[in-house]
Amino acid sequence: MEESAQVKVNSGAAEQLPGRLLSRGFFEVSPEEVAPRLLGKVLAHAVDGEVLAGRIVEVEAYLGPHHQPPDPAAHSYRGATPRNQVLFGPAGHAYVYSIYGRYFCMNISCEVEGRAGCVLLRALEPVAGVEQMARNRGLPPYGRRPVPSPQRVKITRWGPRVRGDPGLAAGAVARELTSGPSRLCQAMGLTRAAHNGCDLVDPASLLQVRDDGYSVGEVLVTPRIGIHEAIDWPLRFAQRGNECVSGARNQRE
DNA sequence: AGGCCGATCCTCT
DNA sequence: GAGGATCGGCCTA
Repeated sequence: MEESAQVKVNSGAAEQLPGRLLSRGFFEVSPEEVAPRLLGKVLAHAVDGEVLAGRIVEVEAYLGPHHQPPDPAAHSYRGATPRNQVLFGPAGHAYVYSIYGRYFCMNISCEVEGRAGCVLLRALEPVAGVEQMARNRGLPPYGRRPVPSPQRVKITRWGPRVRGDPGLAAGAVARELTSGPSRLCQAMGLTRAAHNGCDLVDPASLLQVRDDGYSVGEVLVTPRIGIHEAIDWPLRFAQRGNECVSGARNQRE
């Protein structure tokens, strides 16, 4: 076992989290099944006495090497390595890896222990801790970046807020906070060092996936983004029409 | 020991 | 729409 971040709740932070924790069994099946069911669930991170949370609106499934045919785009394709070993462990754990030297992406492990497979989180709709997310992303009014203005759509529709959450920071836009696999990690404050291996269905965990009863409407199914193998497999799932889904061009069927 | 490259993001044209 | 940043991990020799 290499590093396995087990950050535990030491305050009453977990009690503030919306909804209920998912069960391990939810994740102990094929990523193809888990991915669409994950839409609408809430990723919640208790950090520095505050809760950052976002509703999952876009995901991709990556299949384990036991699958026929095997998925050449998956990190688990060539078997377990120090980097990807979380994928071969028990379901419901965070697999956080670094990419391009500067970013992180977060997946959730699926299948029973011994079998790999995961769901990549590609976009969230901010639900709580939005001002801190803006700071984490270096966006106005906290950052210095001048505000250019490609199509900025203010989010007007919010999910349940955590008590005391001030809402979206003026100048920042929900899309820019969590619309993209690395953007959402940055906004949520997720890193490989701190969160790889974190158990997302442990009530004592600082990082959890929860169900607050929200149900997504129509689900958009498309090929996965940014890969070079198995480019036409329909394993990307998104909430149709949600402004926080990444890339306007990616909204097509 | 060295080379290659990525499940990305941002900026500029 | 294209290219650069930037580095850990994995593969080959």
